[in-house]
Amino acid sequence: MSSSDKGSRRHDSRESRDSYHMHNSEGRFNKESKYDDPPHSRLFIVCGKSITEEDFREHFSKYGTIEEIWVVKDRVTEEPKGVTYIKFSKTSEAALAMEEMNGRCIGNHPRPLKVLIAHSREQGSRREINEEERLLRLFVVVPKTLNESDLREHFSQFGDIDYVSIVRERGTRESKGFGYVKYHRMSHTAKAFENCDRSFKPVFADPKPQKDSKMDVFRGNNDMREMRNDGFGVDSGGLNPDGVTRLTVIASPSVNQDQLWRLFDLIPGLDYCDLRKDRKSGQTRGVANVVYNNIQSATYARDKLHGFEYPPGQRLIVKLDGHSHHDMPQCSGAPSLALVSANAGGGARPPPNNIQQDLATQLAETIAQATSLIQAAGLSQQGGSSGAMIGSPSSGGVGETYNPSYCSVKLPPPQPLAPVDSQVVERLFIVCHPSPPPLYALKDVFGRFGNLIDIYMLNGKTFGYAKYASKESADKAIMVLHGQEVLGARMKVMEADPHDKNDSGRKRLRMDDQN
DNA sequence: CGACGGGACGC
DNA sequence: CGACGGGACGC
Repeated sequence: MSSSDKGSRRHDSRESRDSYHMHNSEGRFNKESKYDDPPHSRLFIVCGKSITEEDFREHFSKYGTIEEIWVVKDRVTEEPKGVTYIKFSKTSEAALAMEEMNGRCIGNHPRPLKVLIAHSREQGSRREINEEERLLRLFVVVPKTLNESDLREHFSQFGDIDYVSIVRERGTRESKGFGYVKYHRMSHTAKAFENCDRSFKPVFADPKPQKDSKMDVFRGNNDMREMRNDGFGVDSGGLNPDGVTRLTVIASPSVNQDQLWRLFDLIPGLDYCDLRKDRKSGQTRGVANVVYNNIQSATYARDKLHGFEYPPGQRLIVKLDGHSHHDMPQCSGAPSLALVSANAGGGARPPPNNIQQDLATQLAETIAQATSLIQAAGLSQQGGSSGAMIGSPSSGGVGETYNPSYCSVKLPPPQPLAPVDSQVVERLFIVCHPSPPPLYALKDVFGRFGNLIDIYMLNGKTFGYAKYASKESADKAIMVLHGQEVLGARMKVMEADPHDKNDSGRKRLRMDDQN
């Protein structure tokens, strides 16, 4: 019975995985979690080849509930490879077993065991920087009123703390509402992970140095869809033949020039972005020429944006001009692109690293905003009688078209959002009846007065807040939008009362310890 | 009528 | 050094 009760280990997932944030496209992760649920509960053991499953069971079952022991054997010869996986039901059990058994010998087998927490199947044997710290440190959400001593006080019951930290605003030292707790031993971290007050929402912290923020924007943000590379050509791994700075982009016709310009302008060095509608084989689509003033930016744009769904379901095709064809305005085969080999000169200036985080943030915002426009256009046309599909040529000027089924009042064209770290000059209180429209629509509508920093609705409530970096923009939004409708929801829009930052939002901790 | 989210690290 | 199989819901 090497694989005991698999069925029962599908225990219920953590309490606060809010389904709100987890609709579709999680398929890939389920596969992994099947082997690593709860996280880091599987051991990877390097050992003498003669050790049997029963040897392992005898020496490891004292640390907890073993769900499976798998002694890896060669597929053809069936000879043991000296590697075993042991799946525990809890992270802390695996951690304790590792701490106790690593380096020990069992039975009369001479070779000491090497006992590690297994990597994900995806990661395999790849080395990871900061490996130890990853399993010793928790990321926790904390009430803003909580200080480091409070945090330490709660978490010290689970073991010896290396440090606790709360991340604070640089200037004001105000808590940002999250922090880290680090222990010296993984079993302590795991105990805290399992037993701390659930309002901390603990997770094992990511290692701090992120090698590449590249795709971060596409993960964890629900407005995004995952960027894939299948379908169109091969991933050329960042190569850029002949110093090409010009790209050809094929986009859904629902994307307009302004949206496309904003998207590609997030990468520094954009010289030119020209979109035209193109009819090929009965289909309309947008074809754009995009030129950067340096090779690195062009390559970077191709790597980032090729295959990206913008809007969701509409994949961009981004090619470096001249990559596969040269100087041919038309090519045989389907996508006959304007492939004008060009080199707009310019210095070899790579996108600086420090902009990458901003890039990620802005990219997410810009895409969300553009997506809202496109989806709104789509919804409005569904509502109408024309039967036209999203992206019919008539929707080219989405920005300025008065569209009563989207919003009951004529709106200014879309504006970029203000930087996330802008100073909040005015906050609006928004109430929607009977229920709030999708956030992307609100974001678009309230964004059109410029200088919108952020807008959110409270979960399950009919009200929310919009933060502006400019009083003029905020006041205009009130004047134009109060009493109007967005996608059938009537809105009240008024200045928000100042947020009382004191105890009102304080969360209670149940300081009960459960082991 | 209605009133306050999520969260990823400054040295 | 040392990284991934076999079997397969349960009404």
